[in-house]
Amino acid sequence: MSAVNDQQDIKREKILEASYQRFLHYGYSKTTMNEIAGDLSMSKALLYYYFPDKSELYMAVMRKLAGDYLKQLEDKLGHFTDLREAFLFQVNTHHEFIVNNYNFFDFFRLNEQNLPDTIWEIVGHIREAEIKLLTGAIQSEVEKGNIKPVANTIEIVEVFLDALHGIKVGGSLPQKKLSFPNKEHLDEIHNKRLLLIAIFVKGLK
Amino acid sequence: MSAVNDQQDIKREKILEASYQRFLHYGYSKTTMNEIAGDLSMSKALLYYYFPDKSELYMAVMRKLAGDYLKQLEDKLGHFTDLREAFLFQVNTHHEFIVNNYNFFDFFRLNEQNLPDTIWEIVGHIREAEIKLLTGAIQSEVEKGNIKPVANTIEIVEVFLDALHGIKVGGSLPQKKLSFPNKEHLDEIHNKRLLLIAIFVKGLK
DNA sequence: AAATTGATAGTTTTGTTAAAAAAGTCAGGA
DNA sequence: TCCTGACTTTTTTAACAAAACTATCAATTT
Repeated sequence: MSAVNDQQDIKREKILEASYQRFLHYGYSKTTMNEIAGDLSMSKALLYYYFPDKSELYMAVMRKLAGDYLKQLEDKLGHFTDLREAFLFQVNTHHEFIVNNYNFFDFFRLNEQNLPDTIWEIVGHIREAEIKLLTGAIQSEVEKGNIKPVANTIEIVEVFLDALHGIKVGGSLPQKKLSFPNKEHLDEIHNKRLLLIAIFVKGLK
Repeated sequence: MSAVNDQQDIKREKILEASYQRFLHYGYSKTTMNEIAGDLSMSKALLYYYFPDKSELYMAVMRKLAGDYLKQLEDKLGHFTDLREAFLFQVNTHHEFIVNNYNFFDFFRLNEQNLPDTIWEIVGHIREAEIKLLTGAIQSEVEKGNIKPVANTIEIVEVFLDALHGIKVGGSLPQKKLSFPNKEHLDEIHNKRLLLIAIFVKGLK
């Protein structure tokens, strides 16, 4: 019985992997069930044997991706020597996650306004983990006596996360929405984030 | 000659006012030149006598709005007693500006990715004025010996403004990164910005 | 000449509908 | 239980006509 389920799980994984490649390369709407089935040399009907429909398949892939990301965060949880280190880790890991899977998220851009609840659920988990990581780091500093205790740690972390993500390139000229930052911009952003961290952490003490 | 131009200017103003009301109430795309002309009891063709086309008309209104906003900032320039006051004034004025003209900016939401250069030009002016106001406030505090400069003042202000713009809605649940904030969320965002100010200003001292 | 308009040309948006493509189902076979 | 080909239903696409809107201009008034 468990051998059977193992086989099923293996095939499920194969399907998830093939789907991920398609979604990543072509996006949700430009990927057909026939194509995924073709990549795996199986019939389309078999896909529907393993997954109820296309969007459920997509969300299963999404869940897997989110799981990997969460694992990265949780492995590091509580292993920081100071606040700056924690914040930098969070920002870099998040950025990497977004950039590496950029095309995968076209589903988000497409449905923009009303995404399925399952998506929000996953996003909620991610956000929770991020907040947990950073509040943990702050609390740790509080216990060490490096900063004074604050009441609304979560709110502070949320503001901090938002602020970090708001940092963009290009001094007085407004931000270009969809263009990826190139190397010189990455350094500029990095330096500005360091400055924000310095000021913000000082403001917490 | 100047009497003639006065008359023209008055009529231009009338057109700008009527256009502003339409744009504010219905947005750019749901406003027609016929409707504006109708409000003013003039022919549509006359609008084209005063303004080259619809988008130029819109941008003329925009320029006027930006001018009012800039004037508010400049009137207060150098009249602050402390840093927090200056930052609060900036954020509150900006918030009021956005809230009061929220529907007017649907043009931005519509064209999101590629806006005309003229728009960027106006936004650039606003950004410049904001930076001028806040750098002035910081310099003033530095001269009074109330704070010690941690870095280039302009850089600090840019980071602050970026951080402000990064503030988004959505506690632990939805994180609509890609969509424009909608009206109900503006107050929540405003509150989070106030928190950011509190911490940021403290971090500068 | 400057200001104004009705008529009209040119362009974009909005249905409408038929064909194509894709999602999703099912009876039945290994 | 796993799998498929054939089938049905839903969604997307394409083509095109009608409507709405922008923009122009010769003609008229002030």
